[in-house]
Amino acid sequence: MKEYCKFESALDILVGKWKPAILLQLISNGIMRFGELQKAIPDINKKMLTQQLRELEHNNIVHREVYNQIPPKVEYSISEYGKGLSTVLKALNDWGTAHMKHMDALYGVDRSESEPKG
Amino acid sequence: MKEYCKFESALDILVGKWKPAILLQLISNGIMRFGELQKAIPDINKKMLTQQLRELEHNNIVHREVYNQIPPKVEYSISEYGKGLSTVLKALNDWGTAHMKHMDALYGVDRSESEPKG
DNA sequence: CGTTAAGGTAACCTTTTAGTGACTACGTTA
DNA sequence: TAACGTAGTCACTAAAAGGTTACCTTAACG
Repeated sequence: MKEYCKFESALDILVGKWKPAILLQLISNGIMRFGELQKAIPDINKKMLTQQLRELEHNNIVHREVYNQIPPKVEYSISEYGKGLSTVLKALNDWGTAHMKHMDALYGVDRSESEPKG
Repeated sequence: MKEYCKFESALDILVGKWKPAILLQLISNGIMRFGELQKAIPDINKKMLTQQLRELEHNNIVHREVYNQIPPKVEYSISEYGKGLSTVLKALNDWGTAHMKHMDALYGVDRSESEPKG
């Protein structure tokens, strides 16, 4: 039963308020510029976008391509290595979809209001 | 490519500093009392243990069985529904294990020191 | 000479999470 | 009568995560 002992390290690279949104954008759209990501994720600000992208880059999930020109141009995309996440994301997504239904059945449609936090 | 859009909701129920540890204990050991969990996870405190267990219970992942006796006895276990998480946890674990090796290869063994955060 | 463009960074502030220590209930044992 | 044991809660503090605003760079455009 000790076969799950490393799942925390996978979780680590996925947590962060905006990482799911960023990954979704890059998976859906392929190569995107900084500004495009910013427009696609309306409530994010530059600092957070930069920060989350840097973390994903550090984990080798996204690739950052800098064009040395003025004004600057920087492109982001899912790296080859990062594409290996798709299995995990799929598993999470499938379970998550089912779980939302399960929660609806238990508590009714308004899930977010009934969660105990803090 | 929109097949990943719900993975965030799965992530939500897994995040929390102590949830991986708690799930691991309950998966490995089956039924456990509050005090046993506390001993098994040395650095957790009662408040956090209670809180994280309550969240897992709310999401129907763990079952809480109260015995009406003095001193109190409360047992926790993974619910039948919660066992459905195993596929996800396995996927996360497998990827996480590989990712740790990948990071070692990129940055050397001392991963934790080289992560950019904040 | 002033403005715009893109992709940031630095200093600072707010909100959310996590952690601490004291306290409670109540039947049993010493 | 006092202390023990279990499973908590409460009020409070500390730390981490997230957010805001101002500012930087440098070429080109008017």
